[in-house]
Amino acid sequence: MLSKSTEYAIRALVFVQLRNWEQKRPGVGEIAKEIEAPEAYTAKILQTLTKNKLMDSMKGRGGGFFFNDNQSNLTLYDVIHVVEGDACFHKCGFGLKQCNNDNPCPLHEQYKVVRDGFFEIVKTETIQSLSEKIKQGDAVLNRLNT
Amino acid sequence: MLSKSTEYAIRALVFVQLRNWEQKRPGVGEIAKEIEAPEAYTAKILQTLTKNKLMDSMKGRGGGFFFNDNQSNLTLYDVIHVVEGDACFHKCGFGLKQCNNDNPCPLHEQYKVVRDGFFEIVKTETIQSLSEKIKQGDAVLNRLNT
DNA sequence: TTATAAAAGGACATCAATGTCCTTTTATAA
DNA sequence: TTATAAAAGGACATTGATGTCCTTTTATAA
Repeated sequence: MLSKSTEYAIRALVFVQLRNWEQKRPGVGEIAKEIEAPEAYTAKILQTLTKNKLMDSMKGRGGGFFFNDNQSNLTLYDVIHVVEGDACFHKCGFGLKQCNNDNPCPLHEQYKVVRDGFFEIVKTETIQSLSEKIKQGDAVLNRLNT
Repeated sequence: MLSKSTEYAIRALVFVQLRNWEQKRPGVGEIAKEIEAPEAYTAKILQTLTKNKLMDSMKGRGGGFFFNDNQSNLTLYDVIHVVEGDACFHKCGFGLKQCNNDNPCPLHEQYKVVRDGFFEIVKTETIQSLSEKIKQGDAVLNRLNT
C-alpha cells in the first residue's frame, strides 16, 4: 500500500495537470480542496514535488503550480520514489534482509510476481495518462467527475 | 507492503510450526532470536496471536507456543487479518474513499489485478505450506537454513 | 513603489506503529 | 508445598508519518 502522502501527491499532480490543460495554475488552497487533503500538509508535499523538479511553481500574485515541457511524462514511479522511496519494489514480502533467488524466503516466487506487476504499472502509467482518463470521463479524481 | 508486526507474526508462526514438528514448544526468547525481532515486542505479538486463537500456549515451566489440531491450516490471510486488518485488500490504490467499478479511479483496473493477485496468494498459502518449504530445504526462515 | 497574494520554509503538535520494562498469573519440577 | 520458569498484561518510551501554525520570500497588480 502506498503512503497517504504519496496518494496525496499523485492526486495533486493529476489535478494540476487537468487545470493546466485548462490554462490554469492552481494554488495550494484549490489543490488541497480538490484532493480532500489538509491544506498545510498539502503545501509540504507540493514543496517536495517542486524541490525535486517533478513540477514547477511560481510565487507571488497569480502564481501557482504547473508542469513545464520537461515534466510532461511523469511516471507514478517517479512520484513514489521521491515521496516515500522505493522500498516497496525491493523489500522481501516475508521481511527477510537477505532474500533473493539463491536464498529465497518461502514466499519469494509468488510475491515477486505481485511486486513486479505493481512495478510495471507504476513505470507505465504517468500523471498524464491518468489525467487523460479523467478528462475523457473514464475515471474520476474524487467523488464525481466535475 | 505488510507491516513489520505482521512479518514478525508470520515468521514466528512458521518457526513455531517447524519446532512443533520436532516435538518442541518454543518460548518467546527462542522465537524472538530466530526471527530477529525484539523479545518484548515479539511477546506482544504472540499474545495477539494466542488471544485470537491462531496458536495455543502453555504458561509455566516447560510451557511455550504450539499449534493444536484445529489450527493446522492457518492461511496468511488469517494472520494479516488479525495483526493489521485487511485494508490492503480493499483500499483504493489512488486513495479514493469511493472507488469501485461504477466510479473508478484512473488506476482502478490495473491496481485491482495486483491487489487480487496478492489476496489469492495469502488465501492459498498457509503457515504450514511455508514451513514445509523450509523443512524441505527449498526456502529459508532467516539467513541460512539451519 | 507599495500593497497584496502566493509559495517556501521552520518549528512545533498529534497519532499510530514499534519497542521496552516491570508486575501478575500460572503450570510444573523439586 | 514451594521455588522456578514461562506466558499474560499494564504502563510507558521512542520514532516516523501525518498534520498545524506562523514567518519569510518573491512576483505581480495597483
